Amino acid sequence: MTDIIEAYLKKVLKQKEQVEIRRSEIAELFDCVPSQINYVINTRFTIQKGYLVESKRGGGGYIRIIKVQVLDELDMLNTMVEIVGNSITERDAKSVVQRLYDDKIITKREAKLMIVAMDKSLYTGNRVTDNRVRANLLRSMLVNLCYEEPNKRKAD
Amino acid sequence: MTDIIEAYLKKVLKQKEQVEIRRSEIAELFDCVPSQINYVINTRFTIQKGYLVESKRGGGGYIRIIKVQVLDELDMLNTMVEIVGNSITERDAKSVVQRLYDDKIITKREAKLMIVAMDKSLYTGNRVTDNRVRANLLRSMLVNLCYEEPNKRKAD
DNA sequence: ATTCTTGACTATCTTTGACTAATAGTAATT
DNA sequence: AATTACTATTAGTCAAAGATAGTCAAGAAT
Repeated sequence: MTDIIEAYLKKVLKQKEQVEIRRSEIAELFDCVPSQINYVINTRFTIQKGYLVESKRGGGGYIRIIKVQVLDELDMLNTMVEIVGNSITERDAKSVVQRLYDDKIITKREAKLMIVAMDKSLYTGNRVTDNRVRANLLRSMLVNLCYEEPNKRKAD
Repeated sequence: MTDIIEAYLKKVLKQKEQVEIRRSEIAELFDCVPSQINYVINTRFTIQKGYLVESKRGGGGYIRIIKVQVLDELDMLNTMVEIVGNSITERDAKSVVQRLYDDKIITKREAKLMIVAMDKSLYTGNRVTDNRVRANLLRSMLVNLCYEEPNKRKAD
């Protein structure tokens, strides 16, 4: 169900760069409880994945999902560094890398190298420590990409 | 039983590049406990044998087995994985990466990504812990370089 | 000795619904 | 006209229950 709603919203977002819904309408359309919509938004339309969400309650309330626009490669990388901050979960870190790949800032091989490095099982086992170390790693790699020549490889 | 399940999955993989199952369904189909499926996967569909496994838990969960192409550099990379072992210093780690680059197994960008990730300053500050985490990271990255996924043909 | 089978326990993701919070509309009061 | 109080209409939060898959170690089979 989550996947279906996600796909629906993404489909709309492919054509318009933002989508505005009424929570109860979408819930009815897919025959689920309204809070399911919040779940989809909280797990699939995060800032790490490049989305902003605004909403208003009460009469005429709405939920608006906006696809974040970035200027260029450098802007994207800087934005990502901010999002990473000094602590990040495995899931969010992987979302960030995936987004770089989707936007063709890194190659598939680079993305895979970075993604495996985000895996929880590689670290100390202390959640707080691990999230900090992961953020350090990811930030360093992102900053490093800022100084590199862009890829001039064939598309993959 | 293990052999039967292995044969079943391989038969499917002969026609498709990947197979996606629901663990409980297959367990029921062959009348075994669900964890048997994990055993089959862990012993028969390893990365060394050319298979990549992805999974998701919870509602709508799945296990996906993907056939991958093992690259020529496999031996070289396996040797390096052994050299890394379960603990490695920053200096030795960087040498390993440098060697990969000299041997043209990785690009310059990839090398730099890996090198920055080996830096002592990113870790916990505890030498023993750091060397272990660094080894974990480097090993995972090396293993990751051993194979290549087939081109996906999936509309999204 | 090694490989396989089993199941108890754990981890993660999704679904649901009761309760809470915010906003707009409306009617009564000043 | 402005304010207040109440009601209706949304959306948000959170925790429990449900649905999967993963791990691990003991025991069985080879």
